[in-house]
Amino acid sequence: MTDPIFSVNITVMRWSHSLIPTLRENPKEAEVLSHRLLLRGGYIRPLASGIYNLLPLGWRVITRISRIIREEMDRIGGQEFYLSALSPKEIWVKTGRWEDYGELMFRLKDRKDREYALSPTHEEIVTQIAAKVIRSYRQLPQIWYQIQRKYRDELRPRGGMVRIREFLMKDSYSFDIDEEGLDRSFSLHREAYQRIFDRCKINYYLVEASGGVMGEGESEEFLAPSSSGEDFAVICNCGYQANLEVAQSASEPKEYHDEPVVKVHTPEKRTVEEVAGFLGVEKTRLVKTMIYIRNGRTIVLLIRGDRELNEEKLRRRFGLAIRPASGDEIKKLVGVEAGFVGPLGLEYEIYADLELRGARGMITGANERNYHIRGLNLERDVRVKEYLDLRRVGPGDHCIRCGQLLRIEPAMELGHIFKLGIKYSGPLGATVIDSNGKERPIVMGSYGIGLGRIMACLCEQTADDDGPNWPLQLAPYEVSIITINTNDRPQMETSEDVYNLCQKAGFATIWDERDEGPGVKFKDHDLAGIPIRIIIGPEGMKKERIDVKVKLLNRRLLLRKEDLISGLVELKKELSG
RNA sequence: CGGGGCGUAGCGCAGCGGAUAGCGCGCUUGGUUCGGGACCAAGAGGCCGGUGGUUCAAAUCCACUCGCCCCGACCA
Repeated sequence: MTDPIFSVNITVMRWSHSLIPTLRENPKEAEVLSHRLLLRGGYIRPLASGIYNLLPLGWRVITRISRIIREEMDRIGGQEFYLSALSPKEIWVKTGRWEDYGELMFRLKDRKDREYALSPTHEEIVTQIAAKVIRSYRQLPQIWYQIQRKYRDELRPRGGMVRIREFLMKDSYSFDIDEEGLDRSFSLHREAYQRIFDRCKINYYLVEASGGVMGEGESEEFLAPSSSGEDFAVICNCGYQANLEVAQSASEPKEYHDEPVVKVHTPEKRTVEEVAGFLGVEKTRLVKTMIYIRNGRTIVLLIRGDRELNEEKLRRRFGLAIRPASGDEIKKLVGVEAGFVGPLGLEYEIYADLELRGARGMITGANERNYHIRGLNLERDVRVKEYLDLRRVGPGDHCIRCGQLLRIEPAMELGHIFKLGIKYSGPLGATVIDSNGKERPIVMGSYGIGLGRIMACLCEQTADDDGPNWPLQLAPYEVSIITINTNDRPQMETSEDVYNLCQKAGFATIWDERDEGPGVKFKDHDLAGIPIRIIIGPEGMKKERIDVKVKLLNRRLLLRKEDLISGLVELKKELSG
């Protein structure tokens, strides 16, 4: 490095030659905070709906997240794979997911008209590998992982990086000989994930969850509190934490006087709201009757008027195939339009929500147009096959364990760990010979983390008015140097000195030597969220000190040049703690 | 898929009772500045998303279409 002003030394990370296309104004398509900030800071750029390119700054953040994930996966014995994204139809047909995934799956054909999927996940693929290469229980357990792109043709991509169609995911798969082994692999992953999210300095809840299309086994989710998330975490002080999809709350039964059944005229009153209003009773006095169909069988569900049905719970109990009956089907099955349906006299299987056990003096549809009935006594009048937990937890509900008031918080799903059992190994023939010489299917688990969501979530959780404040471990650069006046030779020389010092000491450093006003540079550095900022300007020059600012610690240091590195090392320690 | 909104310069927007397309920021050049999005001067930059129609004349009116964003998508 000769002339500090005119030298072009490519080993110096200069802002002027970095691609950090910041935006002064908010792009109008971005409403969600993280979306706005990531766009404005030059981390990401959209290519199509739900498809983003990661620019250098974004990729650097993702790289740092991956590094942590790799370290923690390796620590529990994980082995990293690189798997193909394109996969043939056949393996998906074998597990039934060619159907189950439906429109969510990207499909394509090759020139010979053979069908393929752009893999939305990789259970089938790793299981197929396991089927071919694993023979004996002696080779188990195994933990395989990958950090790669997954493809899902989402109903509606939204919120910037929140729900996208091509996304980066760390997925791992465990293979064990039995359930105990799976339990072990599962808790290893739980611990690894806790370490990962802790190291990312992200706030999260570990909650009970539902497997959805992945499988019906036990599963837990890592939800980060976030206003732009699509989930809700149900939280109790006692430690009960669950995704709203599966959360339960204490029943709060209402007692009404038992009375004989009488028909009442309720002209054009269909909804709970209307009926309760018309009859001048609380909504809790009504019983909603819902007709569902599962593989051609009719199922009747009863739930109290003020409650809502939780369909996720239905699917868990009755399988993915259950669906609500259409308006026409209801008319055909019950003989009356929805709105006047009631359980009385229905010859179908009837299930009722737990809260309705023993309910008396209730009001429900009369199965006759414009009529409801009063005085319904569930035990006396209806043959309920089983009382089940069917309702969705709502505001004001109390903990099923301890009775305290539950909190319901919007949250974003960052990670999900599942026990799959033999759902995939069975159909794909992934078996091993056990110690008794018997062939048995491998017991599997699967564990995902969305890297883009970690970035988005962290961006939101740490952001102030000016931009994100990445934790040191994940920031695109650890140190940035701003030269206030680039036409001032001493400032430039000092800056270059300082840059070299930082670089030699191993700090990921970027030097902003653009001939711009100071405000522009400060704003851009705010958007880049670099934790340690060194400012070389007239103030510091006069005092012969290096000005170091750390927003995260709310601290400003004025260091002698010879003390700079030890000072930075100190800060780094503090920021990493 | 239903509903709503939006496509005009790189970004944010105006123009939409038809005629020559405009503003701010950014960009280029020169100069002055330099501790929180500076100032002066001179410039460059547009198939007004696409197609078709109405008209002497269309960014503007009509039809279709494509793209993007938001809300919803069974809760009786």
